[in-house]
Parts: sequence; C-alpha cells; structure tokens
Amino acid sequence: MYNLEQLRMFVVAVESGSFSACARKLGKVQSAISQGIANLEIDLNVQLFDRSTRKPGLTEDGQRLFGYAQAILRQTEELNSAVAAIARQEEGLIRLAVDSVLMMPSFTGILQRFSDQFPATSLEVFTLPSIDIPARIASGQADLGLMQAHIEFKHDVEHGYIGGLPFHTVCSPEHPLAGQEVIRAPDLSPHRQLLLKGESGLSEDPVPKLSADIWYTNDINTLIDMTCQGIGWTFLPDHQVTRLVKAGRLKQLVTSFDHKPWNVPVELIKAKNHTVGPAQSWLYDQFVEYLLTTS
Amino acid sequence: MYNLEQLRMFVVAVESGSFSACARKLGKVQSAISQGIANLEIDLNVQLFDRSTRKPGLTEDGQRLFGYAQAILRQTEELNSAVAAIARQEEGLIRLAVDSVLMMPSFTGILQRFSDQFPATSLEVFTLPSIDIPARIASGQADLGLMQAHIEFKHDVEHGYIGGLPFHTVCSPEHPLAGQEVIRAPDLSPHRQLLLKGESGLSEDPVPKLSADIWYTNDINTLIDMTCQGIGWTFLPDHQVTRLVKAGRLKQLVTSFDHKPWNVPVELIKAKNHTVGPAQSWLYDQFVEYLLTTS
DNA sequence: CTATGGTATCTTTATTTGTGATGTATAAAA
DNA sequence: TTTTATACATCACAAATAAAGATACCATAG
Repeated sequence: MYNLEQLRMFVVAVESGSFSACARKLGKVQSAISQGIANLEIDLNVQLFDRSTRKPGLTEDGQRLFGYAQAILRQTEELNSAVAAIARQEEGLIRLAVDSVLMMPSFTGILQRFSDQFPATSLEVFTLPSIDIPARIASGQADLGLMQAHIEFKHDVEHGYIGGLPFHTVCSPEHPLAGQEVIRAPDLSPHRQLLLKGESGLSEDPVPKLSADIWYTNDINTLIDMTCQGIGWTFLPDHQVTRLVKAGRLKQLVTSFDHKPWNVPVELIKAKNHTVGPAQSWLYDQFVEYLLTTS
Repeated sequence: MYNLEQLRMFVVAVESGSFSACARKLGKVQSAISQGIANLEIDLNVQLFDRSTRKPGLTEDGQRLFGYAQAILRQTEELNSAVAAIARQEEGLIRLAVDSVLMMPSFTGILQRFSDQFPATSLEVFTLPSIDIPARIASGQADLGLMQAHIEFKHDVEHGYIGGLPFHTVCSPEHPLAGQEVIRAPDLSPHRQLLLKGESGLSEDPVPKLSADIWYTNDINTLIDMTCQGIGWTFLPDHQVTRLVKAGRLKQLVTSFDHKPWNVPVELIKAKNHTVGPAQSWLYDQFVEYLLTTS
C-alpha cells in the first residue's frame, strides 16, 4: 500500500520538475525519491513518469492520477491546520445569536474576515429577536449574543454594554405622515405603530411605544414590508433606512425629538463562567470596534 | 508524521466502536491498533479517544478531526478507483460531438448511466452542426460523433450507419400552412423554409430543400424560435416536435408524403485506427441501442 | 466471583525506509 | 571532442518503524 510520503514525493517531483529538486525540497537524498516513486509505481501498477528524457515528465496515466494525489495532500493540509487550530486552543464552533434588526451589511464583512482568521472554526449564526437571545445564551445554545439592550438581567449571562445603533422614524411615502414637514411625538400617536416582538413573550422593548394602536411581528422583513405597504410607521436602524429610502420604498421622517440621531443601545452578551477561546474573543473585539465607530 | 494506515485505524475504530473490532476489520492484532492510534495521538499532539469508559469514545477534539481523517480516506478511495480504472484500460476522457438537433432528452439519461459505469472517465460534450462533426473527429478534437448522415466520406473517420430519427414538418399555429388539412410537397414551396447550416460551409444536408426561399441558422434554438415566430416552416425531430406542439408553440403539419414518418438517417462516427477503450465502446453500444429502438 | 470483551505495555521479529557509494545517461560548456 | 555538471537507477547496509505475541489490567454482565 502506498503512503502519504510517496504521494508527497510524487506531487513535489511533478511540481519541481525533477527528482533531485524534489529531494532537496523534502530534505531527503535523491535516491530516496527515486526509490519512493519507483515503489509507488509498483504499488499502483502504473508508470507515472516517462524517464526517457533528461527531466522526467508525467505519462498520460501520471497526469490522470496527479490530481488525485494533490487532492489527498490538500486534505492532509486541512487536517494539519485543524490540528494546529486545536493546539492554539481555537474553538471548533461558535454559535452566534444576533438580533435580526442588527443584521447590518458590514456584519458579513466581519464574518468574512473571521473565516480568514480562523479557518478551522465553524460558525452558526442565528437571527432571532433580542428578547429571546439571553435565554439562548443561558441555556448554552449560543456562545455570543448581539442584541438590543434590555433592562432584564439573567444570571449565567454576562452583559457588556458596548454602543448604540442610530434609529430613524420611517413610513411609506404614501402614508399621511409623509406629507408633514416636522413631526412631534404627539403627531405620531394617532397613527398605527409597527413593532417587533420576541417569541418569549412580553417585550421589554428598548424602542418606545408612542402610539396606542400597535401591530406586532417577530420578523424584521415582515416589519419592513408592512411599513412599505403603508400599514403603519415604525423605527428602523440606520443601515436599513438608507437602503430603503434610496430604493424609494420608505420616507424618513424628520422628528422634532431627534435633532441628534436617536440611538438604541446595543449590547454584546456571553455565557458567564465559560472559558473563552481566541476566536470568540476576536469576534467580540470586532463587534465592539464596529459598534464604537458606528454609534 | 502520521500515515494513512493510522488514519484508517482512527476512522475504522470510530466507526466500529472499539479497537478490537477495528483490528478484526483491518486484519491486524489489537495491539497494532492500540499502538497505531497512540502514535497518531502523539504525532498530532491531540487526545483522540476518551479511554476512561469501557468502549473508547471520541473526545471533542477527536470529533473535530474525525471528519478530516474521513475526508482524506475518501480521497484515497478516489485515487484507488482511478488506478483501478487505468488497470481496466478505461479512458480518462471521452470527447463527444453531437448534432444539436439530435440532443434528445434521453441523451442525458445515457450520460447519467455512463457516469455510474465509468466514474473515473470524464466526458466532454460538444454540440455542433452535423456538417462540422467529421472534421472534429478527423482532427482528433473529438472521439465519437453522433450526427445526421452525410454522403461525404472523410478518411481518418470510421462511419457506421445506425438508425434514423423521425422528423416532422412543422410551422407556427399562426402560419398560413397551419390552416390546410393535408399538405403536398408543392404546397410547401411557396413558403419560406428554415434550415440549419453548419459553419464549415456548404451543407450536404440530409434534410431536403423544398422551397426556393430558404433562411439559415446554425443554432437549433434559433431555428425553433424563428419557426414559432412564424418566420417559416421547417423539419424538426420528433422529440422536439412533441414538446413544442404540447406547449402550443408549433403545429405539426400532416403531409401527404409522410404517412410513414420520415426518417433522417443518423450515424455514429469515430476516428479510424484509434484504439477504443471500454468506456467509448459502451457509449457506442448505448447509442446504437437507443437509436434502434427509436427509429 | 467469574467469564467476557476490552485496552495497554513489553519484547521480539519482520518490514520498511533512508543513506551513501557507485554507475550511467545527457546536455551544456570549454 | 572532451569536460563538467546534473540527473536517475541500483545496491548493500544501517536505522527506524510497525506488527505480532504474550501478558497484565480493567469494567461489566450474569
């Protein structure tokens, strides 16, 4: 049976064009390569190299098998890097719970960089309402949560306030409010407000209820669709507003109470008394940094 | 450095649940497995198994690495099957040139079965006009050609007549011809005929020119679109007609000269004096069989 | 308490792999 | 043409590795 060392010789010999060069690269003597490849050929019962010329070239069969050998070696690289990751105590999996409202475009940028930094760590991203996130963390179903700050504190969960996200008041361009120049809080109350509501019941919502007539949904996209449809007005984070106003689907209201943009506090939470590996703390830092520059 | 045998031990031990069972499966003594895995653990500097219980279970790290080890072994299976294919003298690549008109639905069925039969042989399928196919074969750019029969014979190319494909006369439902009950050949001539034409010049076409006014295209889909559009009438193979008549895009004309369906002869060609491997001859047989049952 | 099925460890033996010397072929330089 | 440098194959010997076999130990079911 052939072995990995022989496959490595095969691949390196092809890549470097000669057995001797291969030997130098692998830190062996030339005869070792010569024998190793000869043995590989015997094992496979296939002539891999055409040795009739000065520099040995691949035979047709050799070409055909070269890719397979390369693939095996690439897989061993994967194994090695996973082993190295373990040695560096990197986590195998990080489960992230993010409020769907906070799912901003730059988020995927962070994840992209994460996958470069920690190729051996896989990531699970749940989006769910803020109100449901602490329970996820406390029950051990998630490692890190990015959510709108709530007053409620859960033991087993470590809170860390880290910033705020600018929100704006918006409605459909066809909505009655869209006509008004400047809007005061009492102007909003006669019109239906749309709000996000978590599944785990009463939402201790950081977003104020300004109207008596409130409709709820648990899904950010439904909220947006309903608002665009003109069903009511709502508060939305800056990155969503920018996108939707540009598309002409929403109108941003100029309210008298938010000459300075109105920030929803955002916090990052994690399980208490859990050892935190490098990948998780990297992610944590990235989120902190991002939110500090945004708010 | 770890080796393939150790990885195999690792994987088989996990799959069979015990070192002893693994030893039996691999035809070794138990101590060999015990040592092999211990050495692997030393090499990787990772504890793979939790040996505290009766049956050794994977540690968390072990679970994480198990998939990688499996992947490496799967790759070696690929290599082995490629080697076996070479031993059976199967071709690494077959290049197939098919007339686009003959590209029937059952064709992909044959290719599917091909990939099951010859997993280590890759396939290139060109579709091009019949007239251009012999040149492809003769120049060594294709191995097998499936085309409408021409009178022209090329040396270097081995012709083998194998069947026929039923063709029908069709036009758009809006076309003047669509109203007539039965059509004789002279009825067709006042109307524009649409024909396929190869790139390599004059088409010694197996499809008769019945009209003086002829438009050409080199692409079957364009031909169909033009016909559906009502630009002219044309001959199309049965499988295309069935599909398009069902979709209401075409009308099949009942012609007085084809009470028996009118067959275009189809032939399969290959390069002369080339050794033919099992994969190519399998394909050849499949096509012959298919065309015999169709025509 | 014992039979069973499992693992680790030790020693011996067999196999594999690596090394260094040597011979041959070939292309380029003198 | 003769060197010279580089490349590959082969061989014999040393070194490293892996397998086998014997033995001890452990956990568990009956």
